[in-house]
Parts: sequence; C-alpha cells; structure tokens
Amino acid sequence: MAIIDPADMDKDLSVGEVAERSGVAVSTIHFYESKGLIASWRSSGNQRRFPRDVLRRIAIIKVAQRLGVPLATIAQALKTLPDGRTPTAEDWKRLSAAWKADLDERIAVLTKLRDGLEGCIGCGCLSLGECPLRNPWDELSEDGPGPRLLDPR
Amino acid sequence: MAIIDPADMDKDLSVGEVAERSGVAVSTIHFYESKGLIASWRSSGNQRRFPRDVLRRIAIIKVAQRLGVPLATIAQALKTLPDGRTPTAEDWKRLSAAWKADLDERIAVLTKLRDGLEGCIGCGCLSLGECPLRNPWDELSEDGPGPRLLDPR
DNA sequence: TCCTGACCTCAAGTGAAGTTGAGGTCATAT
DNA sequence: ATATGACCTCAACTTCACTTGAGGTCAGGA
Repeated sequence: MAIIDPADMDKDLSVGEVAERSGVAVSTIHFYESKGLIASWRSSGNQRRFPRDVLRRIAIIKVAQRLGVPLATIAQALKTLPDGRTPTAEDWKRLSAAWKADLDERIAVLTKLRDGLEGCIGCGCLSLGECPLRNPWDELSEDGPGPRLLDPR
Repeated sequence: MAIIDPADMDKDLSVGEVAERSGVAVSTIHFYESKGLIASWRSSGNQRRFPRDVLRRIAIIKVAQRLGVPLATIAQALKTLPDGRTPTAEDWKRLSAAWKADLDERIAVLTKLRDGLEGCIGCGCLSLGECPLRNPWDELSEDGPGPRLLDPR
C-alpha cells in the first residue's frame, strides 16, 4: 500500500493503520479495545475495522495518561461520548477541564510536600508523631483523615 | 510484654517491635530486608533482631517514597550509610537534598504540562505533530530527545 | 501454487511494592 | 500438657499497563 487514494479517506481503518497513524503499538490497540476504551467492527475476514474517530480517542487517551489519569478513569470518561462520533472540541473541553483539576491538585500536594521537606532538611528529626513529613494528616493532608495509602502520585 | 523497662532501651528489636514502632507491616519489613534496605542478625531461635537504627532507616524510606523515589533508588542511597550506625542529621541532609531536586523537577514537568493543557483546552486539535500536549520534545521535554516512555510521574 | 505479511486468539510474562497463605518452629502462660 | 501468639520460609497472588509468544487464518502477488 503506497499512496492513499483521496476517495478512501472516509474508509474505516485496519488495526495496522491505526497503529501507524496514532503512534501506538498494535498490541496496545487490542488491549484498549479489550478494556472498552475503543470499539471496532469486523470485516468479512474477521479483521478489526475502526471508525476514524478512534484516532482522536487515542489522542485523548495518551494525553490523559501524561496527565496521570489511570486508564480505568479514562474509560469512564470516554463512555460519556457518543459511540463512533468524533469527539468534538466541546467534548475535549469538558474532559480536559476535569483532568486539569486533578492535575492542579497533584501539583499542590507535591508542592506542599516539597515545602515540608525544605523545613525538614535542616531538622532531620523524622519522628513518627512529630515530623510533618511523616504524618500526612497535618498541613500535608491529601484527602481527609482516615487510613490511606501514602501515595502522592 | 506490658511496660518497657528503661534498661532495655538499647536492646535490639524484634520484627514485631519494629513493625509497631515504625508503623509498617511485618511483611513489609521482611520485604525491605530481602531488598537490602535494612539488615538484621538472628537470635538463637532464628528470629530477626534489628539494631535500633532500623527505625530511622524506615523513616527515611517512607519519606522518600512520599517524595516519589523508587525503592531501588532508596536502596542505593542507604548503601552509602555506614552499616548499623543511626543515620545522622548530616546524612539525612545529603539524601533529602538530592531527592528534593528530583521533586522540584517533577513539579516543574507537571506544571509545564498543566500550562500546555490550559492552552489546549480551548484549541482541541490534539494532532500528532502539532499539539504540544502530544509531542514531548517541544516545551514539554523532560529529559532530552530520543525514544522515551511518556510517564511524567 | 506457494510465500509473505498482516491479521487473529489466548495465555503468560514484566516490574514495582508489597500482601496473603500454607505449613512449621519456639517460648511462655495456664 | 497444651494452647496461644509471635515468629520462620517460600510461593503465589495483587494492580496497572502493557508486551511477548505460540499457533493459526486470510488475501494478494510472483
């Protein structure tokens, strides 16, 4: 396959074409489909055929991942989009605004952590019960009290 | 065992005592030992006995993890500390300063990402090759060019 | 007709940071 | 004497986001 005939521009895409045009591996596309992030129909020979909106969906997935959004959350979000319709700028605005809020919060958490660290570099006590670096509840609280994994990703 | 006899204050600690005083699970202590992050000797009955400096080491491990440092890196750093000697404030200063630099950089990366996102929320193009959100090399470059996982943790 | 390349499925492996479980030992309290 | 609780080892399981591999199908070109 050498040159794309303009008449084919609105044809659906094979998995290899999607891989090439989106920059993700074929296996990743299979994987995303298995997780319900994207959808396809099958050709007569049982091959996947993807509507073109899959490219935009994959773009959204990849950006969201850079923002630190887990795939399961992305899947939720993508389910709010009409099936097979290319996500509009409006859709993107809605999704990305939500993710930006998450990102803002993660930045805030890390910044507080850094400030706490700054104060503690000189101190060095690290005592459980006194050191703000060791006790998440104080100024560094992330998500309210209660037992919680200390994972500030 | 009810009240700690002050005369026992300089005794080595069992794994259960370490767990209680450090706030981590016994299984985690086993795991850290298997990874070389901490060390112990064995009692006559083949039980682990930890020198008291293990508490401070675990404190350092936990703080480093909050900062996002992987265990393998922490292990490297801890190997620069004399065996069995409680890490001094000086030691802590050295280690934490290095980790703070990492943290600063991660905050910087996320901040750039957020700014890029801000610009792109209105745009919505997401095109591979044009959108700064999709192309790590531009203003958002993390670590120089070359193929690289897009994982801004 | 045969070969090649793109595609298919399903299972298993990767790595990080542990957790869980089975089966066994040891010391002490009743 | 026995039961309890703390400890021991080793293997397998967990989650996330994929990748790798084995074995098989299908369409087009020489």
